[in-house]
Amino acid sequence: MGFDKIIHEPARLRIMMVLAGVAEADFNFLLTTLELTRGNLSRHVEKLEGAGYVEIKKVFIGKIPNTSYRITKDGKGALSRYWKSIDEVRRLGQF
Amino acid sequence: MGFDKIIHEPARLRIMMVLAGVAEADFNFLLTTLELTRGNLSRHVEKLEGAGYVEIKKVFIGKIPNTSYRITKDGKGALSRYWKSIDEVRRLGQF
DNA sequence: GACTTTTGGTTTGCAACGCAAACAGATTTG
DNA sequence: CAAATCTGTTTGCGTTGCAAACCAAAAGTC
Repeated sequence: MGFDKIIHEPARLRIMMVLAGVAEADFNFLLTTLELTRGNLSRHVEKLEGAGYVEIKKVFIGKIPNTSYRITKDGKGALSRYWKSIDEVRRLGQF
Repeated sequence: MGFDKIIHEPARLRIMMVLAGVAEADFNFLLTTLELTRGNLSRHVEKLEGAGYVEIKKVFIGKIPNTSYRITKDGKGALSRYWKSIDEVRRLGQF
């Protein structure tokens, strides 16, 4: 009935879609491709981690901290279920 | 970028999809087909009216009050734009 | 070597929101 | 005439998304 609230939020849906198509993406890549603010990206990605949909990996590249993300198996499953539920609602009408 | 927040809420999206496929629907019809609580249906439909997406018509059928709804032209436009924006995000996946 | 700026993020504050429960007003039933 | 039903609306509250503030380290700049 309801959609997965974690994924349904537009910013997070877009994060998930990008992560689904890529082995791994770092903070700045997501920041520039999705045009979010740093604060929002941080919080959304944290929420996705809390749900077990993405993994966060922090390393140093030289002296610079670098945070990168990858989608988990759970995340992929949830994302595909999400699209299924969207399709169901869409079939309610003729659009 | 973001979706139309009025429509993006699942309950409202489903209300819109039902109304899009029907000349007009009353409160109880929506209540039973969508399985919402009365309170939630009332509030969501009020919000859709506030956005100009739905018209509300109140009449008496005999002695019983009856509230019915129909989607407006604006509402249809917004709904179809909504699905377009969903499709755009979906295409982020299979490049 | 002391500033300012930039980089890479996290935390905080707040207004808006969705949800369930309470409420209201009229009607029917026992 | 009290209780239950019907048709909705309003209220209260916990959650959330967003922007702005913050922080720490690195890199320029003078």
